[in-house]
Amino acid sequence: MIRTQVQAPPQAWAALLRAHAVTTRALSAQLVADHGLTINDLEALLRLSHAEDQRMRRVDLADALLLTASGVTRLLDGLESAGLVERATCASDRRVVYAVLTEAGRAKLQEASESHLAEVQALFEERFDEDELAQLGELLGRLHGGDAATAEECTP
Amino acid sequence: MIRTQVQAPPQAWAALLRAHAVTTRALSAQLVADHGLTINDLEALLRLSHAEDQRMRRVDLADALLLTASGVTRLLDGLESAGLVERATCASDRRVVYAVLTEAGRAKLQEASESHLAEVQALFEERFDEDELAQLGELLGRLHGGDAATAEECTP
DNA sequence: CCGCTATAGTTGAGAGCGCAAGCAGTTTAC
DNA sequence: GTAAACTGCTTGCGCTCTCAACTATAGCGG
Repeated sequence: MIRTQVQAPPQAWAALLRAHAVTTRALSAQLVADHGLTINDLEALLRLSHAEDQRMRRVDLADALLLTASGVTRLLDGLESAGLVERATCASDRRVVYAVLTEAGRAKLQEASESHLAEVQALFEERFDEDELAQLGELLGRLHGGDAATAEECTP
Repeated sequence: MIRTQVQAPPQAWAALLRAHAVTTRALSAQLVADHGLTINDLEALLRLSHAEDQRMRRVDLADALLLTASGVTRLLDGLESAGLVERATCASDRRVVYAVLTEAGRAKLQEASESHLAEVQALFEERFDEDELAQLGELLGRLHGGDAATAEECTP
């Protein structure tokens, strides 16, 4: 019998997969249970809150969240029906639909962020010191080519 | 109006999410297109190939792949109907069902590993030198508590 | 002005996976 | 020896997300 020996892929790749699975599972479950938001929901609210006028085009949001256009549509469907986000059209380009953070959305974000941030920090700062944290961020950051996403503005 | 300022979560966490999304997307799509296997399919075959007698209990496989029991059931459903894996029962404990790598499974693994490994390596070794790679692996490895999964044996 | 191509967004089908519930079979406690 | 608790596995349902197909603008070259 031929012993076909196949090596394991680089340890870093396996570690990345595992790290993502483990941390996401832990953090996401908590977030859903406590506030009824997924990680991406929260990320979306967060992005919107930082955006000018608290609104973004759906395409830009998709870019930011690493989702496809359809993914964003569905995600916003949820946030919209929960009243956390509203749609707004753009006068100068009738194709675009903005997602706008509502007052309720801001409140929800505020509330959910607190506990979520605490958990994220617990998870990370318990295991890494400041230098390591920075280094980890830097290394992981290299994995996607230097794509600087500049959000488009719809000048009215 | 109250400007509710919410900080972004630690950069490392965001970077981890993005890194996973980006790399997985790239590698997985290729893998599916070329060989009809998902990352987890491949990982499962790989684990089995390294296991004693090329077989594992489903529970242990779930553990190794960071899936739930039901996830493994479905995953193996696929591999089974593709003929890459077979089931075998355990004489001493009739609850357990083994997943056994078939000859076809070994061949498939061999074939798929080659291109997949090449891609993984391209992705990583293009961006990191050896030290960084090791460090990345070490850091990410810390994210799941020291759970040493020892695969159970079913002594016949 | 009329196609042509590119872009923003939506929708239907389907994959992958977790959760909760359920069923065998095994172990423990009395 | 039997009831209670536990374990391995499967199944129904729901969620998120992608892909492919489609609509509606926008902007260009002739």
